[in-house]
Amino acid sequence: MSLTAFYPGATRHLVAVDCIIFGFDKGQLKLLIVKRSPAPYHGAWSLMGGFVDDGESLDAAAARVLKVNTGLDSIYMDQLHCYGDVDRDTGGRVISVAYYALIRISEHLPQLSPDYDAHWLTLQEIPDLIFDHGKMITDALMRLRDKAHFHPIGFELLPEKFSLPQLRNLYEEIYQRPLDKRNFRKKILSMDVLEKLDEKDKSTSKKGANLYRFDKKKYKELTERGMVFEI
Amino acid sequence: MSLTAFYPGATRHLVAVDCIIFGFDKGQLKLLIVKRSPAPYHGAWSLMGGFVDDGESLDAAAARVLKVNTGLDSIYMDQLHCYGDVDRDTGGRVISVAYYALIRISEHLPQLSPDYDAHWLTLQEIPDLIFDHGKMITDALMRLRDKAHFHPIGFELLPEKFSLPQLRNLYEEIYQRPLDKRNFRKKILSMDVLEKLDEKDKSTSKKGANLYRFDKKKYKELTERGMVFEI
DNA sequence: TCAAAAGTGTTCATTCTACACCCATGA
DNA sequence: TCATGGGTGTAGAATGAACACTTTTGA
Repeated sequence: MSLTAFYPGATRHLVAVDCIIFGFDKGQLKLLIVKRSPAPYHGAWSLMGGFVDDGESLDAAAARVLKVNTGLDSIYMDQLHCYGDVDRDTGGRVISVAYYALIRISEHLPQLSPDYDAHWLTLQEIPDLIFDHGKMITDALMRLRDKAHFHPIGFELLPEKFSLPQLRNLYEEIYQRPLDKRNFRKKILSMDVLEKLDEKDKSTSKKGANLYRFDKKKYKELTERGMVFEI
Repeated sequence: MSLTAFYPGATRHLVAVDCIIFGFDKGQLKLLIVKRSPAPYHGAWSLMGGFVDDGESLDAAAARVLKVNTGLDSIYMDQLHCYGDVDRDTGGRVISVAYYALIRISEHLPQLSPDYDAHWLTLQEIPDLIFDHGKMITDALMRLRDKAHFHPIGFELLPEKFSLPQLRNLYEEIYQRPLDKRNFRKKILSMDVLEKLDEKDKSTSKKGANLYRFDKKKYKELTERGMVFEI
Protein backbone atom coordinates (compact mmCIF):
# COMPACT_ATOMS: atom_id res chain seq x y z
CA MET A 1 0.00 0.00 0.00
CA SER A 2 1.84 3.06 -1.18
CA LEU A 3 1.91 6.24 0.76
CA THR A 4 1.42 8.52 -2.15
CA ALA A 5 -1.73 6.66 -2.97
CA PHE A 6 -3.23 8.18 0.13
CA TYR A 7 -1.32 11.42 0.43
CA PRO A 8 -0.49 12.50 -3.11
CA GLY A 9 1.00 15.86 -3.77
CA ALA A 10 1.89 16.76 -0.22
CA THR A 11 5.25 18.41 0.19
CA ARG A 12 8.02 16.42 1.80
CA HIS A 13 10.43 18.08 4.15
CA LEU A 14 13.86 17.55 5.57
CA VAL A 15 13.45 16.85 9.26
CA ALA A 16 16.37 17.08 11.65
CA VAL A 17 16.89 16.57 15.35
CA ASP A 18 19.12 18.84 17.40
CA CYS A 19 20.35 17.97 20.86
CA ILE A 20 20.81 20.34 23.76
CA ILE A 21 23.11 18.36 26.02
CA PHE A 22 23.38 19.40 29.65
CA GLY A 23 26.10 18.31 32.01
CA PHE A 24 27.17 19.27 35.50
CA ASP A 25 30.83 19.44 36.33
CA LYS A 26 32.92 21.18 38.98
CA GLY A 27 29.85 22.85 40.36
CA GLN A 28 28.78 24.29 37.05
CA LEU A 29 26.04 23.57 34.58
CA LYS A 30 27.50 23.05 31.14
CA LEU A 31 26.41 22.43 27.58
CA LEU A 32 28.03 20.28 24.94
CA ILE A 33 28.61 22.41 21.86
CA VAL A 34 30.40 21.44 18.67
CA LYS A 35 32.29 23.19 15.95
CA ARG A 36 30.36 22.26 12.89
CA SER A 37 32.08 20.37 10.13
CA PRO A 38 29.40 20.01 7.43
CA ALA A 39 28.60 22.88 5.11
CA PRO A 40 26.99 25.30 5.32
CA TYR A 41 28.69 27.21 8.12
CA HIS A 42 31.74 25.02 8.45
CA GLY A 43 33.61 25.99 11.59
CA ALA A 44 30.70 27.73 13.25
CA TRP A 45 29.42 26.68 16.67
CA SER A 46 26.26 24.63 16.79
CA LEU A 47 24.34 21.97 18.61
CA MET A 48 24.73 18.35 17.70
CA GLY A 49 22.20 17.36 15.11
CA GLY A 50 21.34 15.10 12.25
CA PHE A 51 18.58 14.24 9.83
CA VAL A 52 15.78 11.89 10.65
CA ASP A 53 16.10 8.77 8.55
CA ASP A 54 13.46 6.76 6.84
CA GLY A 55 12.01 4.20 9.23
CA GLU A 56 13.44 5.96 12.24
CA SER A 57 11.32 7.55 14.95
CA LEU A 58 12.17 11.03 16.20
CA ASP A 59 13.15 9.69 19.60
CA ALA A 60 15.38 7.13 17.93
CA ALA A 61 16.99 9.76 15.74
CA ALA A 62 17.78 11.90 18.79
CA ALA A 63 19.25 8.91 20.59
CA ARG A 64 21.31 8.05 17.54
CA VAL A 65 22.71 11.56 17.20
CA LEU A 66 23.70 11.49 20.85
CA LYS A 67 25.28 8.08 20.51
CA VAL A 68 27.23 8.91 17.38
CA ASN A 69 28.59 12.11 18.86
CA THR A 70 29.32 11.00 22.40
CA GLY A 71 29.25 7.24 22.40
CA LEU A 72 26.61 7.38 25.12
CA ASP A 73 23.57 5.22 25.47
CA SER A 74 20.57 5.06 27.79
CA ILE A 75 20.67 8.75 28.50
CA TYR A 76 17.76 10.82 29.75
CA MET A 77 16.27 12.65 26.76
CA ASP A 78 13.09 14.60 26.36
CA GLN A 79 11.60 16.40 23.43
CA LEU A 80 11.79 20.15 23.77
CA HIS A 81 10.02 21.70 20.81
CA CYS A 82 9.70 21.44 17.07
CA TYR A 83 11.15 24.44 15.26
CA GLY A 84 9.60 25.06 11.90
CA ASP A 85 10.17 28.57 10.65
CA VAL A 86 10.75 28.50 6.93
CA ASP A 87 14.07 30.32 7.01
CA ARG A 88 15.45 29.01 10.29
CA ASP A 89 18.17 27.02 8.52
CA THR A 90 20.00 29.23 6.07
CA GLY A 91 21.06 26.17 4.08
CA GLY A 92 17.47 25.39 3.14
CA ARG A 93 14.15 24.56 4.66
CA VAL A 94 14.68 22.11 7.48
CA ILE A 95 12.23 21.38 10.23
CA SER A 96 14.05 20.58 13.42
CA VAL A 97 12.88 18.73 16.48
CA ALA A 98 14.96 19.71 19.48
CA TYR A 99 15.68 17.30 22.33
CA TYR A 100 17.48 18.00 25.55
CA ALA A 101 19.64 15.41 27.25
CA LEU A 102 21.05 15.17 30.78
CA ILE A 103 24.44 13.58 31.19
CA ARG A 104 26.57 12.56 34.14
CA ILE A 105 29.79 14.09 32.93
CA SER A 106 31.90 12.71 35.73
CA GLU A 107 30.96 9.12 35.04
CA HIS A 108 30.77 9.13 31.30
CA LEU A 109 33.04 11.74 29.85
CA PRO A 110 35.95 12.55 32.14
CA GLN A 111 37.25 14.61 29.28
CA LEU A 112 36.21 14.84 25.68
CA SER A 113 38.94 14.15 23.22
CA PRO A 114 39.96 17.58 21.99
CA ASP A 115 40.12 16.53 18.36
CA TYR A 116 36.40 15.90 18.43
CA ASP A 117 35.70 19.59 18.40
CA ALA A 118 33.02 19.15 20.98
CA HIS A 119 33.32 21.28 24.10
CA TRP A 120 31.63 21.51 27.46
CA LEU A 121 30.92 25.19 27.95
CA THR A 122 29.34 27.00 30.84
CA LEU A 123 26.30 29.13 30.17
CA GLN A 124 28.51 32.20 30.23
CA GLU A 125 30.93 30.74 27.72
CA ILE A 126 28.37 29.82 25.06
CA PRO A 127 29.23 31.70 21.87
CA ASP A 128 26.80 32.77 19.19
CA LEU A 129 25.43 29.70 17.49
CA ILE A 130 24.15 29.14 13.99
CA PHE A 131 20.50 29.31 12.99
CA ASP A 132 18.09 29.30 15.92
CA HIS A 133 20.31 27.14 18.12
CA GLY A 134 20.74 29.97 20.60
CA LYS A 135 16.98 30.17 20.99
CA MET A 136 16.85 26.41 21.43
CA ILE A 137 19.30 26.65 24.32
CA THR A 138 17.33 29.43 25.96
CA ASP A 139 14.16 27.40 25.62
CA ALA A 140 15.88 24.29 26.93
CA LEU A 141 17.12 26.13 29.99
CA MET A 142 13.64 27.34 30.78
CA ARG A 143 12.29 23.85 30.29
CA LEU A 144 14.99 22.37 32.48
CA ARG A 145 14.03 24.79 35.25
CA ASP A 146 10.35 24.04 34.95
CA LYS A 147 10.88 20.33 34.79
CA ALA A 148 13.43 20.17 37.61
CA HIS A 149 10.99 21.99 39.86
CA PHE A 150 8.54 19.10 39.96
CA HIS A 151 10.42 16.09 38.63
CA PRO A 152 13.51 14.40 40.00
CA ILE A 153 15.58 14.92 36.88
CA GLY A 154 18.43 16.66 38.65
CA PHE A 155 19.78 13.27 39.64
CA GLU A 156 20.41 12.50 35.98
CA LEU A 157 23.16 15.10 36.08
CA LEU A 158 24.87 13.86 39.23
CA PRO A 159 26.93 10.76 39.87
CA GLU A 160 24.98 7.91 41.40
CA LYS A 161 26.36 8.81 44.81
CA PHE A 162 26.26 12.48 45.69
CA SER A 163 26.30 14.73 48.71
CA LEU A 164 23.61 17.17 49.70
CA PRO A 165 25.89 20.19 49.20
CA GLN A 166 26.50 18.88 45.67
CA LEU A 167 22.79 18.47 45.03
CA ARG A 168 22.04 21.94 46.35
CA ASN A 169 24.81 23.37 44.23
CA LEU A 170 23.23 21.76 41.18
CA TYR A 171 19.83 23.30 41.85
CA GLU A 172 21.46 26.65 42.48
CA GLU A 173 22.99 26.41 39.04
CA ILE A 174 19.75 25.36 37.42
CA TYR A 175 17.70 28.09 39.07
CA GLN A 176 20.53 30.60 39.05
CA ARG A 177 19.87 31.67 42.61
CA PRO A 178 21.19 30.75 46.03
CA LEU A 179 19.24 28.25 48.10
CA ASP A 180 19.27 28.16 51.87
CA LYS A 181 21.36 25.24 53.11
CA ARG A 182 19.07 24.23 55.94
CA ASN A 183 15.79 24.73 54.16
CA PHE A 184 17.02 22.80 51.14
CA ARG A 185 18.18 19.89 53.24
CA LYS A 186 14.92 19.87 55.18
CA LYS A 187 12.82 19.85 52.03
CA ILE A 188 14.66 17.18 50.08
CA LEU A 189 15.02 14.86 53.07
CA SER A 190 11.37 15.28 54.04
CA MET A 191 10.36 13.72 50.73
CA ASP A 192 12.08 10.54 51.80
CA VAL A 193 13.45 9.57 48.40
CA LEU A 194 17.15 9.69 49.25
CA GLU A 195 19.01 6.74 50.63
CA LYS A 196 21.70 7.77 53.08
CA LEU A 197 24.89 5.85 52.44
CA ASP A 198 27.63 4.94 54.85
CA GLU A 199 30.18 6.84 52.82
CA LYS A 200 31.61 10.31 52.75
CA ASP A 201 32.93 12.52 50.04
CA LYS A 202 36.08 14.08 51.40
CA SER A 203 37.05 15.82 48.20
CA THR A 204 35.62 19.18 49.18
CA SER A 205 36.12 19.34 52.92
CA LYS A 206 38.10 17.82 55.74
CA LYS A 207 35.00 16.82 57.59
CA GLY A 208 33.55 15.13 54.56
CA ALA A 209 29.99 15.22 53.27
CA ASN A 210 27.70 12.26 53.61
CA LEU A 211 26.79 10.57 50.35
CA TYR A 212 23.25 9.77 49.29
CA ARG A 213 21.63 7.87 46.47
CA PHE A 214 18.31 8.64 44.78
CA ASP A 215 15.91 5.81 45.47
CA LYS A 216 13.90 5.40 42.26
CA LYS A 217 11.75 2.61 43.60
CA LYS A 218 10.74 4.57 46.66
CA TYR A 219 10.08 7.64 44.54
CA LYS A 220 7.77 5.65 42.29
CA GLU A 221 5.88 4.19 45.22
CA LEU A 222 5.43 7.55 46.86
CA THR A 223 4.28 9.35 43.72
CA GLU A 224 1.79 6.59 43.08
CA ARG A 225 0.39 7.38 46.51
CA GLY A 226 0.06 11.01 45.53
CA MET A 227 3.32 12.48 46.80
CA VAL A 228 4.43 15.48 44.80
CA PHE A 229 8.13 15.90 44.26
CA GLU A 230 9.07 19.56 44.47
CA ILE A 231 12.35 21.30 44.98
CA MET B 1 21.82 27.96 -3.57
CA SER B 2 20.19 24.59 -3.75
CA LEU B 3 19.28 22.69 -0.67
CA THR B 4 20.39 19.32 -1.89
CA ALA B 5 23.81 20.80 -2.55
CA PHE B 6 24.18 21.06 1.19
CA TYR B 7 22.01 18.24 2.40
CA PRO B 8 22.22 15.55 -0.26
CA GLY B 9 20.67 12.21 0.33
CA ALA B 10 18.73 13.06 3.45
CA THR B 11 15.28 11.55 3.58
CA ARG B 12 12.32 13.84 3.15
CA HIS B 13 9.21 13.32 5.18
CA LEU B 14 5.57 14.19 5.11
CA VAL B 15 4.94 16.59 7.96
CA ALA B 16 1.44 17.30 9.22
CA VAL B 17 -0.10 19.45 11.90
CA ASP B 18 -3.00 18.25 14.03
CA CYS B 19 -5.11 20.55 16.14
CA ILE B 20 -6.58 19.81 19.53
CA ILE B 21 -9.29 22.43 19.80
CA PHE B 22 -10.68 23.20 23.25
CA GLY B 23 -13.88 25.06 23.90
CA PHE B 24 -16.00 25.80 26.95
CA ASP B 25 -19.74 25.74 26.65
CA LYS B 26 -22.63 25.30 29.06
CA GLY B 27 -20.20 24.75 31.89
CA GLN B 28 -18.34 21.98 30.14
CA LEU B 29 -14.94 21.66 28.54
CA LYS B 30 -15.30 20.39 25.00
CA LEU B 31 -13.17 19.34 22.07
CA LEU B 32 -13.79 19.84 18.39
CA ILE B 33 -13.59 16.48 16.66
CA VAL B 34 -14.31 15.69 13.04
CA LYS B 35 -15.44 12.73 11.05
CA ARG B 36 -12.63 12.24 8.65
CA SER B 37 -13.31 12.46 4.94
CA PRO B 38 -9.95 11.72 3.31
CA ALA B 39 -8.75 8.16 2.97
CA PRO B 40 -7.44 6.28 4.74
CA TYR B 41 -10.00 5.78 7.47
CA HIS B 42 -12.83 7.65 5.83
CA GLY B 43 -15.62 8.11 8.35
CA ALA B 44 -13.45 7.60 11.42
CA TRP B 45 -13.16 10.22 14.11
CA SER B 46 -10.05 12.32 14.16
CA LEU B 47 -8.54 15.67 14.99
CA MET B 48 -8.39 18.39 12.40
CA GLY B 49 -5.16 18.24 10.52
CA GLY B 50 -3.33 18.94 7.32
CA PHE B 51 0.06 18.76 5.72
CA VAL B 52 2.67 21.44 6.11
CA ASP B 53 3.21 23.16 2.79
CA ASP B 54 6.38 24.30 1.21
CA GLY B 55 7.27 27.78 2.37
CA GLU B 56 4.88 27.57 5.32
CA SER B 57 6.00 27.60 8.93
CA LEU B 58 4.56 25.09 11.36
CA ASP B 59 2.72 27.79 13.28
CA ALA B 60 1.28 29.08 10.03
CA ALA B 61 0.19 25.61 8.99
CA ALA B 62 -1.59 25.11 12.30
CA ALA B 63 -3.32 28.47 11.97
CA ARG B 64 -4.34 27.63 8.42
CA VAL B 65 -5.81 24.28 9.38
CA LEU B 66 -7.83 25.99 12.08
CA LYS B 67 -8.98 28.72 9.73
CA VAL B 68 -9.98 26.34 6.96
CA ASN B 69 -11.93 24.13 9.30
CA THR B 70 -13.60 26.70 11.51
CA GLY B 71 -13.25 30.04 9.76
CA LEU B 72 -11.54 31.39 12.86
CA ASP B 73 -8.57 33.68 13.00
CA SER B 74 -6.40 35.14 15.76
CA ILE B 75 -6.97 32.23 18.05
CA TYR B 76 -4.72 31.22 20.92
CA MET B 77 -2.57 28.33 19.72
CA ASP B 78 0.44 26.68 21.23
CA GLN B 79 2.59 23.81 20.08
CA LEU B 80 2.02 20.66 22.08
CA HIS B 81 4.47 18.05 20.87
CA CYS B 82 5.89 16.54 17.72
CA TYR B 83 4.81 12.95 17.22
CA GLY B 84 7.22 10.93 15.15
CA ASP B 85 6.80 7.22 15.61
CA VAL B 86 7.32 5.46 12.32
CA ASP B 87 4.00 3.65 12.29
CA ARG B 88 1.84 6.25 13.99
CA ASP B 89 -0.09 6.96 10.77
CA THR B 90 -1.29 3.72 9.25
CA GLY B 91 -1.49 5.37 5.85
CA GLY B 92 2.24 5.88 5.74
CA ARG B 93 5.03 7.58 7.59
CA VAL B 94 3.89 11.03 8.60
CA ILE B 95 5.49 13.16 11.26
CA SER B 96 2.87 15.24 13.02
CA VAL B 97 3.23 18.40 15.02
CA ALA B 98 0.29 18.79 17.37
CA TYR B 99 -1.05 22.19 18.40
CA TYR B 100 -3.77 22.97 20.89
CA ALA B 101 -6.13 25.88 20.46
CA LEU B 102 -8.48 27.64 22.86
CA ILE B 103 -11.72 28.96 21.47
CA ARG B 104 -14.54 31.11 22.80
CA ILE B 105 -17.36 28.90 21.59
CA SER B 106 -20.09 31.29 22.66
CA GLU B 107 -18.74 34.18 20.65
CA HIS B 108 -17.46 32.42 17.62
CA LEU B 109 -19.35 29.26 17.00
CA PRO B 110 -22.85 29.37 18.47
CA GLN B 111 -23.37 26.11 16.71
CA LEU B 112 -21.40 24.30 14.10
CA SER B 113 -23.25 23.53 10.95
CA PRO B 114 -24.08 19.86 11.26
CA ASP B 115 -23.12 19.07 7.67
CA TYR B 116 -19.53 19.98 8.50
CA ASP B 117 -19.12 16.76 10.39
CA ALA B 118 -17.29 18.60 13.11
CA HIS B 119 -18.65 18.18 16.62
CA TRP B 120 -18.05 19.69 20.03
CA LEU B 121 -17.78 16.72 22.36
CA THR B 122 -17.25 16.62 26.09
CA LEU B 123 -14.31 14.67 27.43
CA GLN B 124 -16.65 11.84 28.28
CA GLU B 125 -18.13 11.76 24.81
CA ILE B 126 -14.86 11.51 22.90
CA PRO B 127 -14.89 8.29 20.87
CA ASP B 128 -11.86 6.28 19.86
CA LEU B 129 -9.84 8.27 17.40
CA ILE B 130 -7.55 7.21 14.60
CA PHE B 131 -3.80 6.87 14.90
CA ASP B 132 -2.35 8.45 18.04
CA HIS B 133 -4.95 11.21 18.19
CA GLY B 134 -6.29 9.87 21.47
CA LYS B 135 -2.85 10.15 22.99
CA MET B 136 -2.57 13.68 21.62
CA ILE B 137 -5.77 14.64 23.42
CA THR B 138 -4.57 13.12 26.67
CA ASP B 139 -1.29 14.99 26.35
CA ALA B 140 -3.09 18.22 25.46
CA LEU B 141 -5.30 17.96 28.53
CA MET B 142 -2.31 17.53 30.76
CA ARG B 143 -0.62 20.46 29.10
CA LEU B 144 -3.73 22.60 29.43
CA ARG B 145 -3.80 21.85 33.15
CA ASP B 146 -0.14 22.66 33.63
CA LYS B 147 -0.34 25.82 31.58
CA ALA B 148 -3.58 27.08 33.11
CA HIS B 149 -2.05 26.74 36.55
CA PHE B 150 0.46 29.54 35.98
CA HIS B 151 -0.72 31.39 32.90
CA PRO B 152 -3.96 33.27 32.33
CA ILE B 153 -5.06 31.18 29.38
CA GLY B 154 -8.42 30.27 30.85
CA PHE B 155 -9.75 33.60 29.68
CA GLU B 156 -9.22 32.49 26.10
CA LEU B 157 -12.04 30.04 26.62
CA LEU B 158 -14.51 32.48 28.15
CA PRO B 159 -16.44 35.34 26.61
CA GLU B 160 -14.83 38.72 27.10
CA LYS B 161 -17.22 39.43 29.95
CA PHE B 162 -17.64 36.64 32.45
CA SER B 163 -18.73 36.09 36.02
CA LEU B 164 -16.62 34.61 38.79
CA PRO B 165 -18.86 31.54 39.11
CA GLN B 166 -18.32 30.99 35.40
CA LEU B 167 -14.56 31.32 35.75
CA ARG B 168 -14.48 28.99 38.70
CA ASN B 169 -16.60 26.50 36.82
CA LEU B 170 -14.08 26.60 33.96
CA TYR B 171 -11.15 25.83 36.25
CA GLU B 172 -13.13 23.06 37.89
CA GLU B 173 -13.57 21.53 34.47
CA ILE B 174 -9.91 21.94 33.57
CA TYR B 175 -8.64 20.49 36.84
CA GLN B 176 -11.50 18.04 37.19
CA ARG B 177 -11.99 18.85 40.84
CA PRO B 178 -14.20 21.15 42.88
CA LEU B 179 -12.77 24.50 43.96
CA ASP B 180 -13.92 26.35 47.05
CA LYS B 181 -16.07 29.33 46.09
CA ARG B 182 -14.65 31.75 48.63
CA ASN B 183 -11.03 30.72 48.33
CA PHE B 184 -11.17 30.89 44.56
CA ARG B 185 -12.69 34.34 44.61
CA LYS B 186 -10.15 35.55 47.14
CA LYS B 187 -7.23 34.24 45.12
CA ILE B 188 -8.22 35.51 41.71
CA LEU B 189 -9.27 38.93 42.98
CA SER B 190 -6.11 39.32 45.05
CA MET B 191 -4.07 39.21 41.84
CA ASP B 192 -5.81 42.37 40.74
CA VAL B 193 -6.04 41.49 37.06
CA LEU B 194 -9.80 41.49 36.75
CA GLU B 195 -11.77 44.60 35.96
CA LYS B 196 -15.13 44.61 37.70
CA LEU B 197 -17.84 45.75 35.33
CA ASP B 198 -21.10 47.44 36.12
CA GLU B 199 -23.05 44.62 34.58
CA LYS B 200 -24.66 41.44 35.75
CA ASP B 201 -25.27 38.10 34.16
CA LYS B 202 -28.80 37.13 35.09
CA SER B 203 -28.90 34.02 32.98
CA THR B 204 -28.08 31.63 35.79
CA SER B 205 -29.68 33.23 38.83
CA LYS B 206 -32.26 35.73 39.89
CA LYS B 207 -29.80 37.77 41.85
CA GLY B 208 -27.39 37.92 38.94
CA ALA B 209 -23.63 37.48 38.95
CA ASN B 210 -21.33 40.43 38.52
CA LEU B 211 -19.39 40.45 35.27
CA TYR B 212 -15.64 40.95 35.03
CA ARG B 213 -13.14 41.43 32.26
CA PHE B 214 -9.54 40.21 32.19
CA ASP B 215 -7.24 43.23 32.12
CA LYS B 216 -4.36 42.23 29.87
CA LYS B 217 -2.50 45.48 30.27
CA LYS B 218 -2.56 45.29 34.05
CA TYR B 219 -1.55 41.65 33.92
CA LYS B 220 1.44 42.52 31.78
CA GLU B 221 2.50 45.33 34.07
CA LEU B 222 2.20 43.19 37.15
CA THR B 223 4.08 40.21 35.73
CA GLU B 224 6.85 42.53 34.61
CA ARG B 225 7.14 43.58 38.24
CA GLY B 226 7.49 39.94 39.25
CA MET B 227 3.91 38.99 40.06
CA VAL B 228 3.21 35.34 39.47
CA PHE B 229 -0.21 34.40 38.16
CA GLU B 230 -1.41 31.23 39.79
CA ILE B 231 -4.81 29.68 40.08
C1' DT C 1 45.19 25.00 66.53
C1' DC C 2 42.89 26.70 62.99
C1' DA C 3 40.64 27.11 58.60
C1' DA C 4 36.95 25.37 55.90
C1' DA C 5 33.00 23.12 54.77
C1' DA C 6 29.19 20.05 56.91
C1' DG C 7 25.55 19.68 59.68
C1' DT C 8 21.67 21.09 62.69
C1' DG C 9 16.34 23.98 64.92
C1' DT C 10 13.50 27.62 65.85
C1' DT C 11 10.72 31.60 65.09
C1' DC C 12 7.88 34.43 62.47
C1' DA C 13 5.25 35.54 58.42
C1' DT C 14 2.59 33.98 54.87
C1' DT C 15 -0.43 31.07 52.59
C1' DC C 16 -3.86 27.44 52.38
C1' DT C 17 -7.96 25.12 53.88
C1' DA C 18 -12.22 24.36 55.72
C1' DC C 19 -16.43 26.02 56.63
C1' DA C 20 -21.95 28.59 57.10
C1' DC C 21 -24.83 32.23 56.67
C1' DC C 22 -27.10 36.37 54.52
C1' DC C 23 -28.45 38.70 50.08
C1' DA C 24 -31.02 39.82 45.97
C1' DT C 25 -34.50 38.69 42.96
C1' DG C 26 -37.93 36.55 39.70
C1' DA C 27 -41.29 33.31 39.70
C1' DT D 1 -42.78 34.12 50.16
C1' DC D 2 -39.69 31.13 48.82
C1' DA D 3 -36.32 28.80 46.05
C1' DT D 4 -32.01 29.64 43.79
C1' DG D 5 -27.58 30.83 43.03
C1' DG D 6 -24.36 34.98 44.42
C1' DG D 7 -21.67 36.90 47.65
C1' DT D 8 -18.92 37.42 52.05
C1' DG D 9 -15.00 36.45 56.69
C1' DT D 10 -12.45 33.97 60.00
C1' DA D 11 -9.73 30.69 62.56
C1' DG D 12 -6.49 26.94 62.64
C1' DA D 13 -3.07 24.35 60.03
C1' DA D 14 0.58 24.02 57.05
C1' DT D 15 4.21 25.83 54.63
C1' DG D 16 8.00 28.97 53.51
C1' DA D 17 11.75 32.15 54.75
C1' DA D 18 15.18 33.95 57.54
C1' DC D 19 18.85 33.19 60.36
C1' DA D 20 23.92 31.43 63.61
C1' DC D 21 26.36 28.30 65.92
C1' DT D 22 28.68 23.66 66.58
C1' DT D 23 31.20 19.74 64.54
C1' DT D 24 34.82 17.40 62.17
C1' DT D 25 39.30 16.88 60.56
C1' DG D 26 43.45 17.51 57.57
C1' DA D 27 46.94 20.62 57.02
